[in-house]
Amino acid sequence: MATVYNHVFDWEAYLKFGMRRFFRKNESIYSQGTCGEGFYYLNKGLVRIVTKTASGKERMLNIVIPHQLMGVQSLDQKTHFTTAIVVKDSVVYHFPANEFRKLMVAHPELFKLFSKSVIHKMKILLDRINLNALTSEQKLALLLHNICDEFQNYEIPLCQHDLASCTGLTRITVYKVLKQWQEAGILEVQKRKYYIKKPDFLRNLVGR
Amino acid sequence: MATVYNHVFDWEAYLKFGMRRFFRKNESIYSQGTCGEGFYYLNKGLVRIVTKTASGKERMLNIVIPHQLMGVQSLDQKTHFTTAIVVKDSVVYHFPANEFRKLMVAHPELFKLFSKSVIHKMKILLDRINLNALTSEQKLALLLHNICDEFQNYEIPLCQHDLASCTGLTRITVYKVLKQWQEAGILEVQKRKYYIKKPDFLRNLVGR
DNA sequence: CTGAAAATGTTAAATAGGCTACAGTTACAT
DNA sequence: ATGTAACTGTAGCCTATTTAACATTTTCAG
Repeated sequence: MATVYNHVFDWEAYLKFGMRRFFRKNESIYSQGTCGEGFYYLNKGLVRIVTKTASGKERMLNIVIPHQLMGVQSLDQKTHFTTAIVVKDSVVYHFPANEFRKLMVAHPELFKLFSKSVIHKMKILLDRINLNALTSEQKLALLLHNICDEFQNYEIPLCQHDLASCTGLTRITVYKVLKQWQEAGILEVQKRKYYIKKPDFLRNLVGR
Repeated sequence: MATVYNHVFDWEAYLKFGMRRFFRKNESIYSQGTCGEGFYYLNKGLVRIVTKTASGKERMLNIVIPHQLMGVQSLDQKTHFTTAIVVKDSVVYHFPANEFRKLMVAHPELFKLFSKSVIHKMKILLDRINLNALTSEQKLALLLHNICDEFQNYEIPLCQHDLASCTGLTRITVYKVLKQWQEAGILEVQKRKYYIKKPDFLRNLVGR
Protein backbone atom coordinates (compact mmCIF):
# COMPACT_ATOMS: atom_id res chain seq x y z
CA MET A 1 0.00 0.00 0.00
CA ALA A 2 2.78 2.37 -0.85
CA THR A 3 1.51 5.88 -1.23
CA VAL A 4 3.44 8.18 -3.39
CA TYR A 5 1.88 11.56 -3.48
CA ASN A 6 3.86 13.04 -6.29
CA HIS A 7 1.95 11.81 -9.28
CA VAL A 8 1.83 14.41 -11.93
CA PHE A 9 -1.58 15.12 -13.29
CA ASP A 10 -1.14 16.95 -16.50
CA TRP A 11 -3.40 19.94 -16.31
CA GLU A 12 -1.02 22.23 -18.18
CA ALA A 13 -3.02 22.25 -21.35
CA TYR A 14 -6.12 23.47 -19.55
CA LEU A 15 -4.61 26.13 -17.32
CA LYS A 16 -5.46 28.86 -19.78
CA PHE A 17 -9.11 28.31 -18.93
CA GLY A 18 -8.51 28.88 -15.23
CA MET A 19 -8.02 32.12 -13.36
CA ARG A 20 -4.46 32.60 -12.21
CA ARG A 21 -4.00 33.92 -8.70
CA PHE A 22 -1.01 34.50 -6.44
CA PHE A 23 -0.87 33.83 -2.73
CA ARG A 24 1.78 34.66 -0.15
CA LYS A 25 2.93 32.56 2.76
CA ASN A 26 0.33 32.17 5.49
CA GLU A 27 -2.50 33.53 3.37
CA SER A 28 -5.43 31.20 3.08
CA ILE A 29 -6.75 30.26 -0.33
CA TYR A 30 -10.10 29.19 1.03
CA SER A 31 -11.47 28.69 4.52
CA GLN A 32 -13.55 26.05 6.20
CA GLY A 33 -17.14 27.14 6.45
CA THR A 34 -17.04 29.67 3.64
CA CYS A 35 -18.92 28.94 0.51
CA GLY A 36 -16.76 27.89 -2.36
CA GLU A 37 -17.29 27.98 -6.06
CA GLY A 38 -15.23 25.59 -8.08
CA PHE A 39 -11.77 24.27 -7.28
CA TYR A 40 -8.10 25.20 -7.41
CA TYR A 41 -5.05 23.81 -9.17
CA LEU A 42 -1.69 24.41 -7.51
CA ASN A 43 0.85 25.36 -10.12
CA LYS A 44 3.75 26.47 -7.95
CA GLY A 45 4.38 26.63 -4.23
CA LEU A 46 3.18 24.58 -1.31
CA VAL A 47 -0.11 24.52 0.54
CA ARG A 48 -1.31 22.71 3.58
CA ILE A 49 -4.86 21.58 4.09
CA VAL A 50 -6.18 21.76 7.64
CA THR A 51 -9.51 21.10 9.22
CA LYS A 52 -11.13 21.94 12.51
CA THR A 53 -12.59 18.97 14.30
CA ALA A 54 -15.90 19.00 16.12
CA SER A 55 -14.02 19.61 19.35
CA GLY A 56 -12.31 22.66 17.92
CA LYS A 57 -8.81 21.29 17.42
CA GLU A 58 -7.00 21.89 14.20
CA ARG A 59 -5.65 18.95 12.25
CA MET A 60 -3.51 18.99 9.18
CA LEU A 61 -4.92 16.74 6.50
CA ASN A 62 -2.26 16.83 3.88
CA ILE A 63 0.24 18.90 2.02
CA VAL A 64 -0.54 19.87 -1.50
CA ILE A 65 2.35 19.95 -3.88
CA PRO A 66 2.32 21.49 -7.36
CA HIS A 67 0.13 19.83 -9.99
CA GLN A 68 -2.54 18.81 -7.53
CA LEU A 69 -6.09 20.03 -7.01
CA MET A 70 -7.53 21.52 -3.86
CA GLY A 71 -10.93 22.62 -2.72
CA VAL A 72 -12.79 20.14 -4.87
CA GLN A 73 -15.30 19.75 -2.05
CA SER A 74 -17.07 22.89 -3.05
CA LEU A 75 -17.48 22.12 -6.68
CA ASP A 76 -21.18 21.81 -6.02
CA GLN A 77 -21.45 25.16 -4.30
CA LYS A 78 -21.26 23.64 -0.86
CA THR A 79 -19.21 25.12 1.96
CA HIS A 80 -15.60 24.14 2.23
CA PHE A 81 -14.94 21.64 4.98
CA THR A 82 -11.23 22.34 5.05
CA THR A 83 -8.94 25.36 4.99
CA ALA A 84 -6.01 25.77 2.61
CA ILE A 85 -3.08 27.69 4.03
CA VAL A 86 -0.09 28.69 1.92
CA VAL A 87 3.23 27.32 3.15
CA LYS A 88 5.41 28.65 0.33
CA ASP A 89 4.33 31.48 -1.96
CA SER A 90 2.05 29.91 -4.48
CA VAL A 91 0.56 30.25 -7.91
CA VAL A 92 -2.86 28.70 -8.25
CA TYR A 93 -5.46 28.47 -10.97
CA HIS A 94 -9.09 28.76 -10.02
CA PHE A 95 -11.73 26.90 -11.98
CA PRO A 96 -15.27 28.10 -11.26
CA ALA A 97 -17.74 25.24 -11.30
CA ASN A 98 -19.83 26.48 -14.19
CA GLU A 99 -16.87 27.25 -16.37
CA PHE A 100 -15.41 23.88 -15.67
CA ARG A 101 -18.61 22.11 -16.54
CA LYS A 102 -18.73 23.94 -19.87
CA LEU A 103 -15.09 23.17 -20.40
CA MET A 104 -15.71 19.52 -19.86
CA VAL A 105 -18.41 19.41 -22.47
CA ALA A 106 -15.87 20.73 -24.93
CA HIS A 107 -13.09 18.46 -23.69
CA PRO A 108 -14.58 15.19 -22.43
CA GLU A 109 -11.13 13.76 -21.79
CA LEU A 110 -10.92 16.21 -18.91
CA PHE A 111 -13.16 13.96 -16.90
CA LYS A 112 -10.49 11.31 -16.69
CA LEU A 113 -8.01 13.85 -15.44
CA PHE A 114 -10.46 15.23 -12.95
CA SER A 115 -11.50 11.87 -11.58
CA LYS A 116 -7.88 10.78 -11.31
CA SER A 117 -7.05 13.84 -9.28
CA VAL A 118 -10.04 13.37 -7.01
CA ILE A 119 -9.40 9.68 -6.49
CA HIS A 120 -5.86 10.55 -5.58
CA LYS A 121 -7.24 12.89 -2.94
CA MET A 122 -9.42 10.13 -1.59
CA LYS A 123 -6.44 7.85 -1.32
CA ILE A 124 -4.63 10.44 0.73
CA LEU A 125 -7.59 10.72 3.07
CA LEU A 126 -7.73 6.96 3.39
CA ASP A 127 -4.07 6.84 4.31
CA ARG A 128 -4.72 9.39 6.97
CA ILE A 129 -7.47 7.18 8.36
CA ASN A 130 -5.25 4.16 8.44
CA LEU A 131 -2.76 6.18 10.39
CA ASN A 132 -4.92 5.83 13.49
CA ALA A 133 -4.45 2.12 13.80
CA LEU A 134 -0.73 2.58 14.27
CA THR A 135 1.53 3.29 17.22
CA SER A 136 2.87 6.80 17.51
CA GLU A 137 6.24 5.67 16.27
CA GLN A 138 4.61 4.12 13.21
CA LYS A 139 2.49 7.19 12.59
CA LEU A 140 5.54 9.37 12.44
CA ALA A 141 7.46 6.87 10.37
CA LEU A 142 4.70 6.65 7.81
CA LEU A 143 4.30 10.39 7.66
CA LEU A 144 7.99 11.08 7.21
CA HIS A 145 8.27 8.32 4.67
CA ASN A 146 5.45 9.81 2.64
CA ILE A 147 6.79 13.30 2.91
CA CYS A 148 10.12 12.15 1.57
CA ASP A 149 8.37 10.59 -1.37
CA GLU A 150 6.58 13.83 -2.03
CA PHE A 151 9.60 16.01 -1.96
CA GLN A 152 12.05 13.51 -3.33
CA ASN A 153 14.64 14.19 -0.70
CA TYR A 154 15.34 13.48 2.92
CA GLU A 155 14.89 16.89 4.40
CA ILE A 156 11.78 17.22 6.51
CA PRO A 157 10.04 20.52 5.78
CA LEU A 158 7.88 20.50 8.90
CA CYS A 159 8.47 21.52 12.50
CA GLN A 160 7.57 19.40 15.52
CA HIS A 161 4.32 21.24 15.86
CA ASP A 162 3.34 20.45 12.29
CA LEU A 163 4.28 16.82 12.67
CA ALA A 164 2.10 16.69 15.75
CA SER A 165 -0.80 18.28 13.95
CA CYS A 166 -0.36 15.89 11.03
CA THR A 167 -0.34 12.77 13.12
CA GLY A 168 -2.69 13.85 15.88
CA LEU A 169 0.01 13.26 18.47
CA THR A 170 1.18 15.86 20.96
CA ARG A 171 4.33 17.75 20.29
CA ILE A 172 5.90 16.10 23.31
CA THR A 173 5.35 12.66 21.90
CA VAL A 174 6.73 13.75 18.56
CA TYR A 175 9.75 15.14 20.32
CA LYS A 176 10.31 11.93 22.26
CA VAL A 177 10.21 9.74 19.18
CA LEU A 178 12.44 12.06 17.18
CA LYS A 179 14.95 12.14 20.02
CA GLN A 180 15.00 8.37 20.15
CA TRP A 181 15.57 8.19 16.42
CA GLN A 182 18.28 10.79 16.61
CA GLU A 183 20.11 8.75 19.22
CA ALA A 184 19.75 5.68 17.04
CA GLY A 185 21.20 7.55 14.08
CA ILE A 186 18.06 7.33 12.04
CA LEU A 187 17.69 11.10 11.89
CA GLU A 188 20.07 14.00 12.04
CA VAL A 189 19.43 17.58 13.00
CA GLN A 190 21.08 20.59 11.46
CA LYS A 191 19.92 24.08 12.20
CA ARG A 192 16.64 22.75 13.56
CA LYS A 193 15.96 20.86 10.37
CA TYR A 194 15.61 17.13 10.46
CA TYR A 195 17.23 14.93 7.86
CA ILE A 196 16.43 11.28 7.40
CA LYS A 197 19.55 9.15 7.40
CA LYS A 198 18.10 5.66 7.39
CA PRO A 199 14.90 5.72 5.38
CA ASP A 200 14.85 1.92 5.38
CA PHE A 201 14.31 1.92 9.11
CA LEU A 202 11.15 3.95 8.68
CA ARG A 203 10.02 1.74 5.85
CA ASN A 204 10.50 -1.33 8.01
CA LEU A 205 8.51 0.15 10.82
CA VAL A 206 5.40 0.41 8.69
CA GLY A 207 5.95 -2.84 6.89
CA ARG A 208 6.55 -1.75 3.33
CA MET B 1 -20.09 19.93 10.99
CA ALA B 2 -23.25 17.91 11.01
CA THR B 3 -22.89 14.91 8.81
CA VAL B 4 -25.99 13.29 7.59
CA TYR B 5 -25.15 10.45 5.34
CA ASN B 6 -28.55 9.87 3.90
CA HIS B 7 -28.60 12.38 1.09
CA VAL B 8 -30.32 10.98 -1.88
CA PHE B 9 -28.45 11.33 -5.08
CA ASP B 10 -30.88 10.82 -7.84
CA TRP B 11 -29.29 8.33 -10.14
CA GLU B 12 -32.59 6.59 -10.97
CA ALA B 13 -32.82 8.06 -14.43
CA TYR B 14 -29.44 6.67 -15.40
CA LEU B 15 -29.67 3.18 -13.94
CA LYS B 16 -30.77 1.73 -17.24
CA PHE B 17 -27.26 2.41 -18.53
CA GLY B 18 -25.64 0.43 -15.74
CA MET B 19 -25.32 -3.32 -15.37
CA ARG B 20 -27.57 -4.70 -12.68
CA ARG B 21 -26.06 -7.32 -10.41
CA PHE B 22 -27.21 -9.14 -7.28
CA PHE B 23 -25.09 -9.98 -4.26
CA ARG B 24 -25.83 -12.09 -1.20
CA LYS B 25 -24.83 -11.43 2.38
CA ASN B 26 -21.08 -11.74 3.03
CA GLU B 27 -20.20 -11.76 -0.65
CA SER B 28 -17.74 -9.11 -1.66
CA ILE B 29 -18.54 -6.79 -4.50
CA TYR B 30 -14.92 -5.85 -5.02
CA SER B 31 -11.74 -6.50 -3.07
CA GLN B 32 -8.79 -4.42 -2.02
CA GLY B 33 -5.88 -4.99 -4.35
CA THR B 34 -7.89 -6.29 -7.28
CA CYS B 35 -8.12 -4.19 -10.36
CA GLY B 36 -11.40 -2.45 -10.82
CA GLU B 37 -13.12 -1.09 -13.82
CA GLY B 38 -15.68 1.60 -13.20
CA PHE B 39 -17.84 2.05 -10.13
CA TYR B 40 -20.98 0.74 -8.46
CA TYR B 41 -24.28 2.26 -7.44
CA LEU B 42 -26.09 0.61 -4.53
CA ASN B 43 -29.78 0.38 -5.31
CA LYS B 44 -30.98 -1.88 -2.54
CA GLY B 45 -29.35 -3.53 0.45
CA LEU B 46 -26.46 -2.60 2.65
CA VAL B 47 -22.72 -2.78 2.14
CA ARG B 48 -19.78 -2.11 4.33
CA ILE B 49 -16.50 -0.77 3.14
CA VAL B 50 -13.41 -2.07 4.89
CA THR B 51 -9.72 -1.58 4.39
CA LYS B 52 -6.58 -3.33 5.57
CA THR B 53 -4.09 -1.03 7.19
CA ALA B 54 -0.37 -1.25 6.64
CA SER B 55 -0.09 -3.23 9.86
CA GLY B 56 -2.60 -5.76 8.64
CA LYS B 57 -5.58 -4.84 10.78
CA GLU B 58 -8.95 -4.48 9.19
CA ARG B 59 -10.86 -1.24 9.67
CA MET B 60 -14.36 -0.46 8.60
CA LEU B 61 -14.51 2.79 6.70
CA ASN B 62 -18.18 3.30 6.27
CA ILE B 63 -21.49 1.75 5.56
CA VAL B 64 -23.02 2.31 2.18
CA ILE B 65 -26.74 2.73 2.10
CA PRO B 66 -28.90 2.65 -1.02
CA HIS B 67 -28.48 5.49 -3.53
CA GLN B 68 -24.79 5.87 -2.90
CA LEU B 69 -21.77 5.06 -5.03
CA MET B 70 -18.95 2.69 -4.17
CA GLY B 71 -15.67 1.70 -5.72
CA VAL B 72 -15.13 5.05 -7.40
CA GLN B 73 -11.42 4.66 -6.65
CA SER B 74 -10.95 2.41 -9.60
CA LEU B 75 -12.64 4.54 -12.17
CA ASP B 76 -9.24 5.08 -13.70
CA GLN B 77 -8.43 1.37 -13.87
CA LYS B 78 -6.40 1.48 -10.69
CA THR B 79 -6.58 -1.20 -8.03
CA HIS B 80 -9.22 -0.90 -5.35
CA PHE B 81 -7.86 0.25 -2.05
CA THR B 82 -10.90 -0.93 -0.13
CA THR B 83 -13.12 -4.00 0.00
CA ALA B 84 -16.91 -3.89 -0.22
CA ILE B 85 -18.69 -6.61 1.74
CA VAL B 86 -22.43 -7.12 1.54
CA VAL B 87 -24.24 -6.82 4.86
CA LYS B 88 -27.78 -7.26 3.54
CA ASP B 89 -28.58 -8.83 0.19
CA SER B 90 -28.02 -6.10 -2.33
CA VAL B 91 -28.83 -4.90 -5.78
CA VAL B 92 -26.09 -2.88 -7.39
CA TYR B 93 -25.55 -1.26 -10.77
CA HIS B 94 -22.13 -1.38 -12.28
CA PHE B 95 -20.92 1.43 -14.51
CA PRO B 96 -17.80 0.55 -16.48
CA ALA B 97 -15.50 3.50 -16.83
CA ASN B 98 -15.65 3.73 -20.60
CA GLU B 99 -19.41 3.43 -20.76
CA PHE B 100 -19.76 6.08 -18.12
CA ARG B 101 -17.50 8.46 -19.93
CA LYS B 102 -19.55 8.06 -23.09
CA LEU B 103 -22.70 8.47 -21.09
CA MET B 104 -21.44 11.71 -19.66
CA VAL B 105 -20.78 13.14 -23.06
CA ALA B 106 -24.43 12.52 -23.89
CA HIS B 107 -25.64 13.78 -20.51
CA PRO B 108 -23.31 16.50 -19.24
CA GLU B 109 -25.53 17.11 -16.22
CA LEU B 110 -24.31 13.74 -14.97
CA PHE B 111 -21.07 15.34 -13.97
CA LYS B 112 -22.76 17.34 -11.28
CA LEU B 113 -24.36 14.22 -9.89
CA PHE B 114 -21.12 12.33 -10.02
CA SER B 115 -19.07 15.03 -8.38
CA LYS B 116 -21.68 15.47 -5.68
CA SER B 117 -21.56 11.79 -4.88
CA VAL B 118 -17.79 11.74 -4.80
CA ILE B 119 -17.54 14.84 -2.67
CA HIS B 120 -19.98 13.24 -0.29
CA LYS B 121 -17.65 10.28 -0.07
CA MET B 122 -14.77 12.57 0.72
CA LYS B 123 -16.75 14.18 3.47
CA ILE B 124 -17.36 10.81 5.03
CA LEU B 125 -13.66 10.05 4.92
CA LEU B 126 -12.89 13.39 6.50
CA ASP B 127 -15.35 12.71 9.29
CA ARG B 128 -13.63 9.44 9.92
CA ILE B 129 -10.33 11.30 10.21
CA ASN B 130 -11.73 13.79 12.64
CA LEU B 131 -12.93 10.92 14.73
CA ASN B 132 -9.41 10.45 16.06
CA ALA B 133 -9.30 13.71 17.86
CA LEU B 134 -12.16 12.63 20.07
CA THR B 135 -12.42 10.61 23.25
CA SER B 136 -13.62 7.06 22.88
CA GLU B 137 -17.01 8.00 24.27
CA GLN B 138 -17.32 10.73 21.67
CA LYS B 139 -16.15 8.44 18.92
CA LEU B 140 -18.90 5.99 19.69
CA ALA B 141 -21.48 8.71 20.15
CA LEU B 142 -20.66 10.23 16.78
CA LEU B 143 -20.72 6.89 15.08
CA LEU B 144 -24.04 5.83 16.56
CA HIS B 145 -25.51 9.22 15.86
CA ASN B 146 -24.51 9.00 12.24
CA ILE B 147 -25.74 5.46 11.90
CA CYS B 148 -29.12 6.51 13.20
CA ASP B 149 -29.27 9.25 10.65
CA GLU B 150 -28.42 6.77 7.97
CA PHE B 151 -31.03 4.27 8.91
CA GLN B 152 -33.61 6.67 10.15
CA ASN B 153 -34.25 4.66 13.28
CA TYR B 154 -32.69 3.92 16.60
CA GLU B 155 -31.72 0.31 16.17
CA ILE B 156 -28.01 -0.22 15.88
CA PRO B 157 -27.26 -2.74 13.15
CA LEU B 158 -23.71 -3.49 14.28
CA CYS B 159 -22.17 -5.77 16.90
CA GLN B 160 -19.56 -4.70 19.42
CA HIS B 161 -16.85 -6.01 17.19
CA ASP B 162 -18.06 -3.90 14.28
CA LEU B 163 -18.31 -0.81 16.42
CA ALA B 164 -14.73 -1.41 17.53
CA SER B 165 -13.58 -1.82 13.97
CA CYS B 166 -15.41 1.35 12.94
CA THR B 167 -13.96 3.52 15.67
CA GLY B 168 -10.56 1.92 15.99
CA LEU B 169 -11.18 1.16 19.65
CA THR B 170 -10.90 -2.28 21.19
CA ARG B 171 -14.00 -4.32 21.80
CA ILE B 172 -13.43 -4.04 25.53
CA THR B 173 -13.53 -0.27 25.42
CA VAL B 174 -16.67 -0.39 23.31
CA TYR B 175 -18.22 -2.78 25.77
CA LYS B 176 -17.36 -0.53 28.72
CA VAL B 177 -18.87 2.56 27.18
CA LEU B 178 -22.00 0.73 26.08
CA LYS B 179 -22.42 -0.74 29.52
CA GLN B 180 -22.12 2.71 31.07
CA TRP B 181 -24.70 4.08 28.67
CA GLN B 182 -26.99 1.18 29.35
CA GLU B 183 -26.85 1.87 33.08
CA ALA B 184 -27.57 5.53 32.40
CA GLY B 185 -30.60 4.60 30.33
CA ILE B 186 -29.18 6.01 27.13
CA LEU B 187 -29.25 2.64 25.43
CA GLU B 188 -31.30 -0.48 25.79
CA VAL B 189 -30.52 -4.04 24.82
CA GLN B 190 -32.98 -6.53 23.49
CA LYS B 191 -31.87 -9.84 22.10
CA ARG B 192 -28.31 -8.57 21.78
CA LYS B 193 -29.44 -5.61 19.72
CA TYR B 194 -28.82 -2.11 20.98
CA TYR B 195 -31.46 0.56 20.76
CA ILE B 196 -30.81 4.23 21.32
CA LYS B 197 -33.21 5.70 23.83
CA LYS B 198 -31.78 9.16 24.32
CA PRO B 199 -30.33 10.32 21.01
CA ASP B 200 -30.02 13.84 22.40
CA PHE B 201 -27.43 12.65 24.86
CA LEU B 202 -25.25 11.43 22.02
CA ARG B 203 -25.80 14.63 20.12
CA ASN B 204 -24.71 16.65 23.12
CA LEU B 205 -21.59 14.62 23.54
CA VAL B 206 -20.30 15.59 20.13
CA GLY B 207 -21.54 19.15 20.31
CA ARG B 208 -24.08 19.34 17.58
C1' DC C 1 -29.71 -31.97 17.29
C1' DT C 2 -25.34 -30.78 18.27
C1' DG C 3 -20.79 -28.96 18.29
C1' DA C 4 -18.07 -25.19 16.76
C1' DA C 5 -17.82 -20.49 16.01
C1' DA C 6 -19.22 -15.98 17.05
C1' DA C 7 -20.60 -12.66 20.22
C1' DT C 8 -20.74 -10.89 24.77
C1' DG C 9 -19.56 -10.12 29.89
C1' DT C 10 -15.97 -9.19 33.23
C1' DT C 11 -11.63 -8.46 35.73
C1' DA C 12 -6.83 -7.20 36.53
C1' DA C 13 -2.35 -5.53 35.12
C1' DA C 14 0.67 -2.95 32.11
C1' DT C 15 1.59 1.11 29.59
C1' DA C 16 1.52 4.42 26.05
C1' DG C 17 0.64 8.71 25.41
C1' DG C 18 -1.78 12.83 27.23
C1' DC C 19 -1.42 17.09 29.95
C1' DT C 20 1.19 20.65 32.63
C1' DA C 21 4.91 23.38 33.34
C1' DC C 22 8.88 25.73 32.52
C1' DA C 23 13.47 26.86 30.52
C1' DG C 24 16.56 27.62 26.74
C1' DT C 25 17.11 28.98 21.62
C1' DT C 26 16.26 30.80 17.38
C1' DA C 27 13.83 33.78 14.09
C1' DC C 28 11.87 37.77 12.79
C1' DA C 29 9.58 42.21 12.75
C1' DT C 30 9.86 47.05 13.85
C1' DA D 1 19.22 45.93 18.10
C1' DT D 2 16.10 44.09 20.69
C1' DG D 3 11.92 42.30 22.36
C1' DT D 4 8.37 39.08 21.24
C1' DA D 5 6.80 35.06 19.23
C1' DA D 6 7.72 30.58 17.61
C1' DC D 7 10.15 26.46 18.24
C1' DT D 8 12.56 23.02 20.92
C1' DG D 9 14.19 20.36 25.18
C1' DT D 10 12.93 17.97 29.36
C1' DA D 11 10.62 16.03 33.59
C1' DG D 12 6.86 13.95 36.11
C1' DC D 13 2.35 12.67 36.95
C1' DC D 14 -1.90 10.54 35.56
C1' DT D 15 -5.48 8.11 33.38
C1' DA D 16 -7.74 6.23 29.47
C1' DT D 17 -7.00 2.18 26.66
C1' DT D 18 -4.92 -1.77 25.51
C1' DT D 19 -3.72 -6.53 26.37
C1' DA D 20 -4.55 -10.81 28.25
C1' DA D 21 -7.32 -14.15 30.07
C1' DC D 22 -11.40 -16.48 30.91
C1' DA D 23 -16.58 -17.60 31.40
C1' DT D 24 -21.05 -17.53 29.47
C1' DT D 25 -24.45 -17.17 25.98
C1' DT D 26 -26.20 -17.30 21.36
C1' DT D 27 -26.15 -18.57 16.53
C1' DC D 28 -26.04 -21.47 12.85
C1' DA D 29 -24.33 -24.93 9.61
C1' DG D 30 -24.24 -29.70 8.64
